[in-house]
Amino acid sequence: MSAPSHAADGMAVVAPNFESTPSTLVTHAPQVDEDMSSSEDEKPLLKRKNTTTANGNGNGNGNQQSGGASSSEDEKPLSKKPRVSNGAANKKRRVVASDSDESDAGPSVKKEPEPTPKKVNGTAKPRSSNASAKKAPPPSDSDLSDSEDEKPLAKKAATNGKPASKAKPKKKAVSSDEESPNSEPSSSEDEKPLAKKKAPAAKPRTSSASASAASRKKVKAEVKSEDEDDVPLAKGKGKAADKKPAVKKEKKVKQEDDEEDDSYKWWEQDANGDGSVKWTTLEHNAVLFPPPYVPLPKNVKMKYDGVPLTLPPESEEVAGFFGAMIETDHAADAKFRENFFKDFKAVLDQYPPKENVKVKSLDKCDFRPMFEHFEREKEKKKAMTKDEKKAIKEAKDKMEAPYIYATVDGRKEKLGNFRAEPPGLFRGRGEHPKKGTLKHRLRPEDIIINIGKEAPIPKPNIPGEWKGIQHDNTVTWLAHWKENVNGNAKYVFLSAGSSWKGQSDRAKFEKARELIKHVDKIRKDYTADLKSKVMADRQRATALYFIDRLALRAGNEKGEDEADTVGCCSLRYEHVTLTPPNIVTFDFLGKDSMRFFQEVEVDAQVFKNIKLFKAEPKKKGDDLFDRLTTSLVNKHLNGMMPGLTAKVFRTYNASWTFQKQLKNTPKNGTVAEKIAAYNTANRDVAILCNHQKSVSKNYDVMKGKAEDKIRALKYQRMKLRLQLFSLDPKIKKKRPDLAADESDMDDDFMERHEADLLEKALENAKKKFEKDNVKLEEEGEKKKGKGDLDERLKEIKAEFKELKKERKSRKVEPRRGVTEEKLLEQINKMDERIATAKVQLGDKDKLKDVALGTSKINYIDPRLTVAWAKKYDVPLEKLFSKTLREKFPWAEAEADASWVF
DNA sequence: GAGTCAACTTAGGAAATTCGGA
DNA sequence: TCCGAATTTCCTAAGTTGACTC
Repeated sequence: MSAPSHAADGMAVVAPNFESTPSTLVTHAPQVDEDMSSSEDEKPLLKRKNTTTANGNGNGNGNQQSGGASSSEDEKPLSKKPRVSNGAANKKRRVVASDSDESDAGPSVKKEPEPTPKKVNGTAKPRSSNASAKKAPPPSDSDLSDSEDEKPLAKKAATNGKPASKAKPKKKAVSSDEESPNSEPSSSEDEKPLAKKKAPAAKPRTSSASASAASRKKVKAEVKSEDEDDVPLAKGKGKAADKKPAVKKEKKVKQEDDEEDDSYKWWEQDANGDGSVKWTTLEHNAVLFPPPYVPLPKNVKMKYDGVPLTLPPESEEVAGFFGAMIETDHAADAKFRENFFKDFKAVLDQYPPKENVKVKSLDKCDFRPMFEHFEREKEKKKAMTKDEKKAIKEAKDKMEAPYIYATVDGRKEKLGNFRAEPPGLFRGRGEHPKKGTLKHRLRPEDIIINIGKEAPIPKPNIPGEWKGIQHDNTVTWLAHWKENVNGNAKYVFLSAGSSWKGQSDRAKFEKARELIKHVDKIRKDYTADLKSKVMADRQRATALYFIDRLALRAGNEKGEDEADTVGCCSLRYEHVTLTPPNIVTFDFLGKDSMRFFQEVEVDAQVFKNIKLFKAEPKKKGDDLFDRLTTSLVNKHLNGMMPGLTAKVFRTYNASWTFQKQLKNTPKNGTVAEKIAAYNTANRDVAILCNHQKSVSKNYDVMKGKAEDKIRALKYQRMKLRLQLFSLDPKIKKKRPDLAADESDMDDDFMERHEADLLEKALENAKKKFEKDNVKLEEEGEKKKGKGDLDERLKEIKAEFKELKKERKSRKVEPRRGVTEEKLLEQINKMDERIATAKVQLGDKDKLKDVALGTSKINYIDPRLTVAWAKKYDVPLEKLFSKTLREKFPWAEAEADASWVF
C-alpha cells in the first residue's frame, strides 16, 4: 500500500481556480488562496499566499511571499480564508510562509514521491522498547528564549543519557531574558511529570461497570433538561440560520404518529441531542449467533508432511480459517503465521488428529485441499440458478428478520451489526503484534445485553444464557462483549440511519460549525504560544498548528501489544525531519497503519520549535512532544470553546475545504461535469484527511487496457484521416491540424491491434452463424451449411489483409458512401471520445489510491451536498447512495440551495 | 496524575450488488 | 445476456474522548 502518489500526476483537468493544482492538490484547511474573491470568506489571511496555488506552476517553492492582501488582512483568521490545495507537481505544502508571526496560508505539501507499500512492513520502527523510554529528557527552559531557540534541548537531562521517565514532564517555564515570565515554575519542576488534569470530583463508583456507568450518567441526566445543547448552532448564526427551513420548531408531532411512520423525524422534534437518558423503552433480540461449525467432507483433509490428517471439528475449523487464506497476503506474513500457528497448536493439543501425528511446523502443513474445497464451494454457489440463490436469500432473510430492528420508545429502529462476530483469525492491520491470533467463537455467556426493564428477555439462538442483562438507558448499545484477542470491547449499536446516530452526527457537524466562530481566536492564540516560554505551551501550540493545518489526529499513546502507529501528540523524533529553511517532512504510520508522508513548508517559528523539540539529548524513539498528551490538548481546547476537541478540527477543516472547493463547480456544465467537480472537491478532502485505499491488484492491467482503448480510438481516427486525404489530398494544406500523425501509433501496436480485431471479427462471425442457424431452425427453415461460414470467414480475412496493405502504404481508400463532410464529423467525434477517455483514465489514476467514501460519510457536512445538489440541480442520488440517504435524512430536510457551512 | 475502561466514531478491505458495454 | 468493472454495503479494526480508579 502506498500513500497517495500524487506527486506524479499532472493531469490537467482542473476546476477553475485550481489551475496550479492539477491533480494532487492537497487541499487544506481553510487557507490562503489565489483567488481572493470578494466575499469575506475568501479573503486572504496573509500577505503571503500559498505559493503553489498562486503561481500555478506546480512548484511549491515558488513565491512564498505574495503580497496579495493588505496588512490588515493578514490578521484575518484562516477560517475566513479557505486554503487551496496544491497541485500534483507541487512538492510542498506550505503552512506558513515566513518568520513572521502572522498566521498565513495553508501549507503546501509534497505527497510521497513514489508509491511505497501502504502498509509498511517490517521496516522496524525504532520504537523504544518500553514506554518509559519514550519520554525524552526535558529541555531546559532557557532553551526556549527566542535567541536560544536554535539551541539544543536541555543539557541537564542529557547528563544521565537515559530516557526520561515514562511520565511526561510537567509544564515548564522558559527563563529567557527577553520573555522572562514572572510566574514560571522553577526548574526543579521540569523533572515533574506532566499533569493530566484530574477528572472532576470523583463520584462514588459502584463495583460493577454498568452500575458505575449508570451513576455517571445520572449526573448527566440532571444537567440535561435544558435544551440548550440541542439548539442547533445555526439558530444563532446569521446567514446559515436564516436560511434554514423553518421545520424545526414548527411541529411538535406526537410520538404516536411516528409509530405509524417508520421514519421518525427527530430533527423536527425538540429531541434530546446529547442528553443522558437515551431511551425509555427498548426491545430487541440482541445478537444472532452464526451457525455451528459444519465439518468438511471426509475426503477434504489438510496434510502434514504429506500425510492427510483427520482432525476433530474443533481443530479442523481452525485449520480451515487458515486454509481459506492461503492465497492472501496474511498467510505469507511471518507474524500472522507465528500467531496462528501458536494458537493452532494449542487447539491441536486439545483436539489432536486421529493419526496421532504431532504437528510441529507450519511449513509442513498443507492446507491446499481445504482451500480448493472452499473454492469449489464458491463456484458451486456461483453456478446456482437464480431461483436457488433466491431461495437461500429468502431463508437467510427470514432467519435474520427478528434481529434487524429494535423498538426504541415504540419506534422501529434498525440495528447496525446484529450478527455476533464469527470465529476466525484476527486480521490486525499493519504490524499488529497479534495478527493471526485465533478469535474465539462467541457464546451467549460472553455477551451482556442492554434492554428495557419491561422488555422480554430475548432467547439466544444457540444454547446458553446471556452473560448479563442490564437496563442502562443512558447508553445506546444493545449488546456488548469483550473479544479475546486484544480484550477490546465490542458493541451492537443501532444503524447509521437511526435517530441516535443521526442526532449525534448532526451535533458533530454543528460543533464543527461552532468552531467557525472561535477559530480565529484559537489560531491567534496558538500562534502566539508558538513562542511561549513555557515548554508545554509551546509544544501544545505547535501540535495545534499541525492538528489545524495538517488535519492530524490527536494521537493517543498506544500499548506495546498494538501496531506502532501515531498521531500528532505521539509523534516521535524519527517521524519529522527538518530541511532548512522551513520544511518539515512528516513520515509516519497513522491510523490503520496508513502512511502519512508530507513535506510541508511551515512557519519559521514552527520550524524553530521542532528543531528545539528534537534537540539533544533526544534521539530516535523519543516523543517529539514530550510534555504533551491528547488530554492536555483537549483540556486546552475545551477552555477555548466548550466541547472543542482535536477531532473537531478534522470535521471543520474537511467541511470547510469542501465548501470552498465546490465553488469551482461549472455553473453551465453538464450534470457529469458538475459531478466531476463535486468529486474533485471530495477528493481534496480525502487527501487532506489522508484517506487512502490500496491500489487494486490489477490496476496496472486495467490501466493498460484503458490505454490500449485510447490507442484503438486513435487508430480509428487515423483511418478516417487517411480516407479524407484520399478523398481530397489538398485538405492537408487546408487543415494542417489533421496532417499530424496520432501519437503512440507505432507499427507494432497497429499490427497487434489488427490481429486482435481480426480475431474478434472471426469470433463474432462464428457466433452470428450459430445464432442465425438457431433462428432458422426455430422458424422451420433450412440451416446454413459450414460452407457459408467458411466463406464469410474468408471474406473477413481478406478485409484484414487490406488493412495490412493500408498500414504499409499509409493510404486508405475511402469507404463506400463517405463524404468529406461525414469524415470530418466523424473525426471530430473521435477527438471527443479520445479526450473523454483520456480524462477518465486520468481521473482513475488520480483516485487509484484515494478513498472518497470515508470523508463523505464522516467528515463532510451532508447539508453541503444537499445544498449543492439543489443549487446545481443534480439529483441527490447521484451523490449519496441509498444508505447515505438513509443516514442523512435530516440534511435533506434542513438544507436548501443557499445553505452554508 | 498515570493508567484503565466504557462508549462511541472513524476506517479500510472484503463481499455483495449493480452497472454498463460488447 | 454475459462478464468484468465499478460501486455499495458489510464487517470489524482502530481510533478518540472523557470518566473513573488506584
